[in-house]
Amino acid sequence: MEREYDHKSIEDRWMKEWIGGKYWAAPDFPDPAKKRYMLTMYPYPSGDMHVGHVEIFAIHDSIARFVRMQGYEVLNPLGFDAFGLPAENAAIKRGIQPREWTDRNIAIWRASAERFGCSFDWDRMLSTCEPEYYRWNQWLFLRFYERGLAYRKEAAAWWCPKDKTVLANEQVIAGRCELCDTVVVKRYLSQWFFRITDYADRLLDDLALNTGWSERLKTLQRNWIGRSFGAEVDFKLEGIAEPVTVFTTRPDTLWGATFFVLAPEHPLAEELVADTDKESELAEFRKQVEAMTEIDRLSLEHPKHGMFLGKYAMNPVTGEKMPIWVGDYVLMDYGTGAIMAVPAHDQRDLDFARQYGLPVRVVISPEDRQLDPMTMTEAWSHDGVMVNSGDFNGISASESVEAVVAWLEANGLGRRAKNFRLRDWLISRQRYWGTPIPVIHCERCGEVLAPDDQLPVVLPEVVDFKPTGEGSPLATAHDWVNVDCPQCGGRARRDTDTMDTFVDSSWYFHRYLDPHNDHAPFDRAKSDAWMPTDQYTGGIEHAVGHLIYARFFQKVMMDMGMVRDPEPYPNMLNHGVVTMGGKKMSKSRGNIVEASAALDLYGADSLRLYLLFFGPAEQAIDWPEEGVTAIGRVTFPWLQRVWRLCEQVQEAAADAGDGAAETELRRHIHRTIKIVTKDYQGFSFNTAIARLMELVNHAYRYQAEGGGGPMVRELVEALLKMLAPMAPYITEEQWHRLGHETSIHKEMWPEFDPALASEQEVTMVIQVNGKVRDTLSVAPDIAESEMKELALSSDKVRSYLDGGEPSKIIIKPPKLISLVV
RNA sequence: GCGAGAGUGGCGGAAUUGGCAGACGCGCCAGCCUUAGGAGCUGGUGCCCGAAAGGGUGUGGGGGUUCGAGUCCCCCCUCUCGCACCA
Repeated sequence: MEREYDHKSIEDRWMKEWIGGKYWAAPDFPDPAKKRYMLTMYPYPSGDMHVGHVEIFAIHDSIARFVRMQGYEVLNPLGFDAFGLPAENAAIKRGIQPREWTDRNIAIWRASAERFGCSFDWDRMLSTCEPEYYRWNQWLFLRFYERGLAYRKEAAAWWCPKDKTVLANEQVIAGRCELCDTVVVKRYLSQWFFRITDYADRLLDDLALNTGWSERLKTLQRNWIGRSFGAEVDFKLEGIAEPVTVFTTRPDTLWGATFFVLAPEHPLAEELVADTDKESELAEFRKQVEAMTEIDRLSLEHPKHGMFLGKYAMNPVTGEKMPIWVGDYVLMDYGTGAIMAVPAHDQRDLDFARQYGLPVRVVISPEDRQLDPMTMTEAWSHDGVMVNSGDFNGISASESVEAVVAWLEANGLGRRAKNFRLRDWLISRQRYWGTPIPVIHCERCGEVLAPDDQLPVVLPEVVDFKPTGEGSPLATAHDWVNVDCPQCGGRARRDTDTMDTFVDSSWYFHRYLDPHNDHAPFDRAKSDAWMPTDQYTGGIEHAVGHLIYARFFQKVMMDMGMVRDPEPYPNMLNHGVVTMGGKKMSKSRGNIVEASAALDLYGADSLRLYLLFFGPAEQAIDWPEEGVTAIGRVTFPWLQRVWRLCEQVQEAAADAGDGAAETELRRHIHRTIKIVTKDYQGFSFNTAIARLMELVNHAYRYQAEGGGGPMVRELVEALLKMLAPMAPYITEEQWHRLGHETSIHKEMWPEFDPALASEQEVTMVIQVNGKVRDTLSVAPDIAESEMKELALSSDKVRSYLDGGEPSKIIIKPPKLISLVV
């Protein structure tokens, strides 16, 4: 019975069959040789799911289904990143509790993901706002604390005035809050940190283990970690007992250091001017610097400001006096907050020196000219010959770096050193909707850890959970805050900050492997059975946040013996974002296409194919601005063509015969299997679809030329299998309509016969002087001599030879022969 | 400034890695068909000259290597992303 393709009449039925039948359930202990852990970044269940959100599902699920059909045991879980500011802000706006908002959205998201045809194993679903999950955030925090990796310190931290909380470095983008785009300010607060800098070297060096990462992603992480090698040099400061250390990447320029600069907020600055007439001047200077926003300070045109402190340091190699300044171009939180200034060889130092009339001394001379320290305006930061540098004169600067460091070490003036841009991870937030930090502050004992057997420290219900800007909303839950000290039994208070939600996402991929464990975060054997992930898909925007944090957690857990592998995600696919009008889809901007509307109109298969056919998975998609109605035809038109082709062959017998036309079509099927398999392996869905379109075009042409049903049926069965990962519903429906009793998604991926897939005829191109002059159809195994004969006997070719003989003949069998005259 | 990536028809994008540039699709043009639909089918469609056959030209610009360059090398331009007063 023929009928028209209508997604509405088929999708719901198959969705229920797959989910009810637990088609995608994975075992705890797969065959190690056959396991494939396909992970996608778990979503943040904000209110609206738009086509940008489902694009990742289209890509990820197509990969997972393809791998499953290849006979692997696939684990494909999904959970929800449920804690965090956006949910809390949305709840405040609506006057409801964050939990209510979050639970509702999780239900909506799960339903949409199911409708979209995602093959997730829902038995492993997790939600990070459940005590059974965040309990283990707390447990891990305690273990980190015991290892010295969690600590509290008073420090300048980024503060978002709108969200009223501190943020990690990674959440500040160009001086603005990542979430609400408000300009952030610095605040001095006592905050919890994870000592990720202890792992900086391993995080950098182990990037080499992530062989399935793009160069782009690795570069982002390398830049963020920002390791530089150099030396620490000790300077004696007037009136300061201890030597002050600076970090430099250019110890070879030490002889040219003519002044010394401290960051404005450096404590030593205060000490140096204490009881002098500079004291109030420094206070005024600091006020001015603080008044500048971070945006002003980052601006390229920003002129340097400084102030002489009236004291001197001594250059340890020349013995000369160096005036000590504070300068706003020196950062407190990089290196030691103090620098030796070498104006002749560092542009920033030179700018500062020219502005304030400080001495310039050339110690590296370029090969081809003489630098004039009195007039130069461009610092010479390249290699050259050392001059004015005592025993090192005449040596190439780049070659002497090692020798200088050795000399400093031998004389007790300094040592080899390296420095990182990466800062420790600030994890405390002054907000409600997060994991409570399991620490108790006792008047007598100080910081006391919540005992393991008291976990989870359950997030209390707080009616008024709005952030105040003065500490955390949890402080208002008096019954919860006031506790007895676990150590001395005396009066104590719970820590009222909550954890950054990136703590939750740093280990969730292990929890999927043992989601209901109530005596540990997860069982080691279960983790070892599936880890490391075989494929991780997600956006590149997590390059320097989540993807560094999770690697850090993995390494700490490895050091604790909890996991086996040094890296959790050796293979990473960063899909492109979906934009509209060139801008990222967002509700506030009003440029979204809602997933539910698109699913209603197009159906899941069409939406999946539209998204996959747009272009390469890694590339951004710019959805047409007309929105959900942008695409003139609702159904992906080619799916109608596929449907009709299938309908025509339902009754056909399997015996296709082997006439010339049949053999030709069969060859095409096998060539297509070969290419499409490769396309899937390279996540090149757009070209895979193109190849399948060609196959369908061939089938129609074959029919138009009088070809019969049996051969088309053979083609259709292969076509449906190859299309099944990308368009699961229509292929399942037609598979059954062809008379099969079992699911197409449990079929094996089609194999190609190499003999059939190989070309029977190839086009031989004949070039004369590099230009194509004739083409001939020849056998793939044609001999060179025959190619030459054919080429020279071609009329077209001869007309270009002008009766002469080619002076040179290049033959690349079987495709090309090039004649030169 | 440092680092990474990209530049191909009106549009999205292909090109077994040095071998017929523009696959596949959108759009557009012409025709067919009809239970006039958000249809379907057939053909055409880089640009220039030509009625056509055919010829020329063509992958941001300029040079180079090569029988042959979208692909490799050098210089330049433009764009995107990341880091950025990081010592």
